[in-house]
Amino acid sequence: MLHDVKTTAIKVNPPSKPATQGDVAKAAGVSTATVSRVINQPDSVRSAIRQRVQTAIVELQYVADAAARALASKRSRCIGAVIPTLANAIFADGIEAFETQLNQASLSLMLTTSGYDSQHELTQVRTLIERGVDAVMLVGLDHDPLIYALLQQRKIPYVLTWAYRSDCPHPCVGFNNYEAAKLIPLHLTTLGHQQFAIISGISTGNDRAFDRLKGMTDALSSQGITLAQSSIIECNYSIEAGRAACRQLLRSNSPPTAILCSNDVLATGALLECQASGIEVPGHVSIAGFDDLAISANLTPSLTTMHIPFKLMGQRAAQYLIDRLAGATPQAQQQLEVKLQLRHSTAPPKLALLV
Amino acid sequence: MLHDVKTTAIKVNPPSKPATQGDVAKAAGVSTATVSRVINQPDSVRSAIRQRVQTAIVELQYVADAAARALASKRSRCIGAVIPTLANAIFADGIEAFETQLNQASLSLMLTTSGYDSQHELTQVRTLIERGVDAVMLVGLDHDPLIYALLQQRKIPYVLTWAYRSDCPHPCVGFNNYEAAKLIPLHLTTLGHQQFAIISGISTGNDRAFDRLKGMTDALSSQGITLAQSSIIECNYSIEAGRAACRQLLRSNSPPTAILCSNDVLATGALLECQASGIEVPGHVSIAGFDDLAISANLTPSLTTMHIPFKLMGQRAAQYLIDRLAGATPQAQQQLEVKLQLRHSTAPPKLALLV
DNA sequence: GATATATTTGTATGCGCTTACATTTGTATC
DNA sequence: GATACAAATGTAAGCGCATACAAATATATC
Repeated sequence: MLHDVKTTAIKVNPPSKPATQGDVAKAAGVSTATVSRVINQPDSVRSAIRQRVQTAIVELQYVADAAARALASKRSRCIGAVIPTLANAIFADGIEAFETQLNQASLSLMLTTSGYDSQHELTQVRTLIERGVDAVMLVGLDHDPLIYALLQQRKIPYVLTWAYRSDCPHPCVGFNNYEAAKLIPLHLTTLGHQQFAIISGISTGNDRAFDRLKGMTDALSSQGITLAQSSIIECNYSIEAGRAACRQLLRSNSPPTAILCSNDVLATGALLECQASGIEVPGHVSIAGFDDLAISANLTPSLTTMHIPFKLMGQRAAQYLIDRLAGATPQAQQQLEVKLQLRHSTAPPKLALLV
Repeated sequence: MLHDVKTTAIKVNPPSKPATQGDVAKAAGVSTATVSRVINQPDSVRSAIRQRVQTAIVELQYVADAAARALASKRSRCIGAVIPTLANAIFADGIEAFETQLNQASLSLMLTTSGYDSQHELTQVRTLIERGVDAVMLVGLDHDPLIYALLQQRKIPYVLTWAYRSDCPHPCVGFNNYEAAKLIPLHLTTLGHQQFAIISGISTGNDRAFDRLKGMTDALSSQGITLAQSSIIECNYSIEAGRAACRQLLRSNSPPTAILCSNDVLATGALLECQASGIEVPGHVSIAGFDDLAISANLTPSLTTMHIPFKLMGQRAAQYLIDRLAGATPQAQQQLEVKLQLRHSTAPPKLALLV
């Protein structure tokens, strides 16, 4: 029996209300349950009927109502993410890969920023939970305990990124900022440097910045090098701040022969400051960065820095959540490999200068 | 009458099911309608009862279910955005401002990327519509007609950004890429340049890139300058591509004295290429960019470029949608002011070279 | 203080979908 | 071609909330 043409014709073409599952069911001569199955578990419907339903879907331009789906199925198919800022390219790149990966699993990304403020981060997580996200991605290891409480209480899978510690009690995909940071001073002491300075991000409330800074100072300590308070500058992540910090360091009584930057934005700033003021790099001072941004290899001199696989990190983090939502139990702590990129901004110190 | 302690106590503290509106209603001794009002129109509830309900909400840690809200109210409180990529800082900055503005109106951002692919963009818009977003933000003026059809058919407000034309039939917040681009050649011809080259983004399917390129060539034409095919290079937006293009241009038989880049990423690449190969800027060749990225002012020489107020653009675009959703009819076409930033990468050509 | 009116609150329906369960239909076996 | 069983389909009950409408209560007017 064909469906009643008269009644359906009324609501088909005109831009009236969007078609519902019921409309499709009627048009295809089946029940709404079958329409639902065609959409969610097509294999469970015989192909003859499936075809019929699919035709009706196309003809009626049926689009499932996400809210109703979410309400009935308890799954929103949305993943929330809170990152500090999009202004830093490392987050932009990672989050783009994250989103792309989610897309392939038919999940959407709900993105928010915290501005490096842990209380604002808490607010954002609350918002995401209210929005009903199925899972959450956070940046870094340290978060307000309330965040973990909320997430666990509601059984919302989550993953931490941009950092990794083997003893991390939470799922995390990243690398060990502390260990990675230790490699950089090592490289420079090997080159013969003794006079160091560090330009770091604000370490308070930022475990990545903190770990990188500590890694650097610890590695120097192990070489018997202790930095004066004035040789460590913490500033926000901007080229201008990096420039200003570099300027200040080079003006000191005992200027460093090597400046370690905890981030390539700062390192770029430092390098550009040297360029602008005619200070040779690495002749006069060596500069090292961290992150390996797109620009780093293209500066003159090219920047020695720590390469981090941000895209891979985004992908892996997404995949972790996808697997969790699929009921699997993927590895909770995933460490990614980093690699020190030796380029031309670091070289042995000019001995002449030390005389 | 107090609520029945026995029955409610069971479901309060233990991490059982999250509390529903009904639980709150019971705990506060009111109906669910009143609870709903306390949340959505608090002023319509007398303060005594409102207090009681609010207390219950806190005690039960009640969080409204977004799906149910959306289903019942026909509003998801989510705004969708499709941008080409986050890899380009101009989008990252703009979208961050967009998100921040949405936040202030209790709206969330659902972010997707198109990779400069108009068909993928269509797919993403479809996805956003399926997700039930209340409004959509797109980048640029040219889109698959189907996108507009879908949006209009479902009466979903939308706004185009990063571009503006007075005769644009769609709501847009941006600037006139064509007119802005014309100003740059003008600046350089005024300086005395005659030999030009252009490094452009891929103009096919990208109205911003197209308009900028056309603006530049038209402005040159009006000065009686026509560029050879080989003096216009289209490439993707990366520093490497900018470098490669610059290298190619400078190797030609009649190298340009001025290179116009339709984007600061390309200009940065061009500038870095010159630095790397010892070509003086602006002594040997002038370079101009477009966008005024954070790095542009910090390069040596600092980059002459077109400043675009991306954050303002993101804010305005968000506000437009917020107003639309509030039932207002904000100005549909909003033009933002751009400003040519004269810096040190452009200067009169060395006459010696022309002899 | 009675009446008319404005304001607050409750009742009850349905938003559009998924899914447990009941029913029907198809397939295999003898 | 019965019978037993598996697979496909239908039935119907919510999911948790917002809201039209009805009912109750407060406020104003005289």
